[in-house]
Amino acid sequence: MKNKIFALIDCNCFYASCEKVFRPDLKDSPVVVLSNNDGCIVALSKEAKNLGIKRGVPLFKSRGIIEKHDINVFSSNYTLYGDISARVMKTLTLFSHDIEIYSIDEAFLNLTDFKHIDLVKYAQKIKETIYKCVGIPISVGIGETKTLSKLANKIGKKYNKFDGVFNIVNHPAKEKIFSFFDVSDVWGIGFEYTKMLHKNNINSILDLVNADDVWIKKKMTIKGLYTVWELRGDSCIDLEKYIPDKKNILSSRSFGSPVTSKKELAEAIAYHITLACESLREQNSVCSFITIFFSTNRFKENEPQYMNAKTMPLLTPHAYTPDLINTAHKALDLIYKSGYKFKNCGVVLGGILPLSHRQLALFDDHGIDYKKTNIIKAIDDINDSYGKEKIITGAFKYNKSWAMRREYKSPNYTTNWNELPLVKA
DNA sequence: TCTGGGGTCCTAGGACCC
DNA sequence: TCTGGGGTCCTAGGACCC
Repeated sequence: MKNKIFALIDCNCFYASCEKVFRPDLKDSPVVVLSNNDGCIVALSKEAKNLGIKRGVPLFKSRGIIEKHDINVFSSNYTLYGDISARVMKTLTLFSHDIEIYSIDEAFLNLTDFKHIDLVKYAQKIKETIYKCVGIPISVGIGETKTLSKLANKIGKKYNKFDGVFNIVNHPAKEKIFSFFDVSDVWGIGFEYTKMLHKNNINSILDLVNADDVWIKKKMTIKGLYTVWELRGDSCIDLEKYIPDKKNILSSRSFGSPVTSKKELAEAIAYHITLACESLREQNSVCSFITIFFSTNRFKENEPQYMNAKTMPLLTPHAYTPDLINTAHKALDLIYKSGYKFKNCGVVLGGILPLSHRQLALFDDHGIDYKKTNIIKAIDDINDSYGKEKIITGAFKYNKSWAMRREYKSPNYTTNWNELPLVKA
């Protein structure tokens, strides 16, 4: 399809920007945000980037530079980021109802209907509005396809003179731009494909655009071919306007400190089942099998290593937390070995289908167990209204010995009455 | 001492069926 | 005992994304 226009809106350094919204004192200060368990640096403000800090590096390796420059460190606060993200997305719908929320900090807008107005001005208006209403800086890239809008966004962000907005639609210097950027800058070309393309002397985006279709399909599957077509201006990847149901739901986490007993591991697994089940019921689905897994710390080469996983089928697909915990604990009995220091564990709910589609087992005379359905619905309602984990199963405790570290967490400014920001006038 | 978590899609190959 | 083609379903592995 030709003649479409897409915009990709991307929140700049999203997590770090969220931490700054209610901390005006940090406006021009370096900020970094850590992964779960305060492990790695996953987001940095531009001031932190300028100091040479890198994304993905473990916190302990950056300690020196953090202390030297007095950098502000935050544990990740997904409650806050999720709420601010929702505000950004809602504000974006003022500018086009044709929107795909692509991730927590990105959205595609279909701007085809706006092709006769000054798109750069329109994008600047979007940017100003989001900053004014939500306090988050964004960049906007505009292109004939989603892939091109991603590239345009990267360009707008990279060069200060564009002020975060770049339009590549019918750009007179498109070929020059393509020859300037590397294939790795393209959405959909990751580390492995970059290596492969470079080896075959395809280095710039221009080389890729001029590559042979049959060869691309053979080497990079149909998806790679779509990427190339999109770079040529032919839109193959459409907006996904509704959020599809998840096909797998995973909950896993590293432990705050090593776990050495089966009891603790069983508690942690019960906790993950609880989380995963909540999100399963949220989409009105049931699962047909569950997988549990755990492992020791692979970075500790001198300690004994053991990792294992076990999948258990369910006779009748369901989403009832206590029964799933029982099944998970049976799986644990089958593969647990003592004498190890475990570092993480998790569960996957698979074979997910809508509640309405579930097949009952041949001899399952109850079909739907209304008592269980009502109990779990009541628990969900209470937890929704009064806050997470107000009612939990006895299979894990409130004071989780294995819980993750979050030493530097900011308040939930926007979602908890007790943590509202204070303004002194 | 300290190294994230949560997803999707595509393809090849094997098992099985008619 | 050996032979053929066509199809589906499932799974593992590999790639990608944020």
